[in-house]
Amino acid sequence: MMQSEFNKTKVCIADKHFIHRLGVKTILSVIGIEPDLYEADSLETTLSCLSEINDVKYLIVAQDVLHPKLNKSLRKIKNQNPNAKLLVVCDGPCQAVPGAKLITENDTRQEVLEKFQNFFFHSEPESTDNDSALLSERETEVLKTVALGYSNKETAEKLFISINTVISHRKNITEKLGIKTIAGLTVYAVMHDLIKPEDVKA
Amino acid sequence: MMQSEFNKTKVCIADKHFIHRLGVKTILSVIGIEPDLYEADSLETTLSCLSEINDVKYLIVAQDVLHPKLNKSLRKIKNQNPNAKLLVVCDGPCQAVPGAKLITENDTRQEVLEKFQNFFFHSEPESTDNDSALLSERETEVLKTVALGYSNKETAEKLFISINTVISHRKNITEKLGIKTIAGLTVYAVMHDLIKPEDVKA
DNA sequence: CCAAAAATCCCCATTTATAGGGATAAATAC
DNA sequence: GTATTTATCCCTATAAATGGGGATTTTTGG
Repeated sequence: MMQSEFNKTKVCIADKHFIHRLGVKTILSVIGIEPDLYEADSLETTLSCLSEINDVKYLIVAQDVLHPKLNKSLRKIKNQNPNAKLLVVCDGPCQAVPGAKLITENDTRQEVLEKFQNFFFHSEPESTDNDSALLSERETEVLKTVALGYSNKETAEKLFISINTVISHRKNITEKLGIKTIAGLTVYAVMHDLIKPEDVKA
Repeated sequence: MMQSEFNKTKVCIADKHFIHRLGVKTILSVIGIEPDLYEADSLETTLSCLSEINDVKYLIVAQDVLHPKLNKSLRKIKNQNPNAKLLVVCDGPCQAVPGAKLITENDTRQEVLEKFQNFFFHSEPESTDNDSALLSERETEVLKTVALGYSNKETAEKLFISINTVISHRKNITEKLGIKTIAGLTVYAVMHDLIKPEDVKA
């Protein structure tokens, strides 16, 4: 059968949850693919899997394996395996991932199967996006501190500058990023791996 | 075989994600159970499933289907089906659920299979544990709106209440959660799947 | 039915944040 | 070597958040 080409192909499934990996594996057998299968249950095992095993062509990864270092991790993975195809299975809050196909929790059985088939049997090049680091070093420091939940005053004390300076930096940050809410800055900082969510002040 | 007793038993799988339901179904067949199977992909369909179909004995539910009304929903389910057994499959940050077995993303294949077997073949009463100070429905709404980057005033307008009420709710939220910064509330809301990070106001 | 919890609203005072408008010294870029 | 960005600081005024004290009505549980 046509799918036999996949019988030597290396596929890695990265999901912390055994049940979820099992679901993916079942789908693979449903659409008639029996590849060399590798499983990873963390970002670390995923990366070591990719580095130890050559030519992993298909990577099916749960977003929570990547989160919160999503973008950085994807860059790593893309660097290590430039020709790997990426399928991201989102659970709950998800964001589009450059150069990857997305399956969300809202996809029906039909949609999921179609996306899996497309993933394996079609190969359109994905778009690469613009990753801009437009903040200055000091602005980044201020952003980080504010996103961690510190007030302007506290940020000033932490960075040994006047509160006026903090406010100035924040004006620039707001203008450059187009983000004016603290909630938005926090999400931005977490998503860009500037802060760890568990470090955010209560 | 011994499992044949389950061939008439009614089991409901509630998970938004088709892949996850598929994983659960595969496990059932692995441990040799072929029950009357019902699937639900939301809290609503779960509840209607339970009310329309009598004697659903086993309910396997993803935590995200319940959240954020977790405890309330569980109470509802327990009320409607007092003798139903509950297996909660957590994904990501999870909290203990009174009267239910828990499967977490850290469980290995072995542990998952054992827990499923225990779930179906043994019936110890579950321990009820400390009900961590959870937020009321309205408080959750306020938390979500604030975490999305809306000011108290905007939140009041969105929820059709006075700003004083918003402030009152926020006081309760701060007290219950021990989180006083907007950054912290945002992280909490994202981590508990109350909001999607991409929805946070810039 | 009664007690507790939840949801709604109000006042006051203080602290922070935001939105304008600026300025100056030092480093970077072209 | 001049132009630009960066980092620092200041002022004013308004808007918003916080912390403290309340109150009332409705819902919910036992």
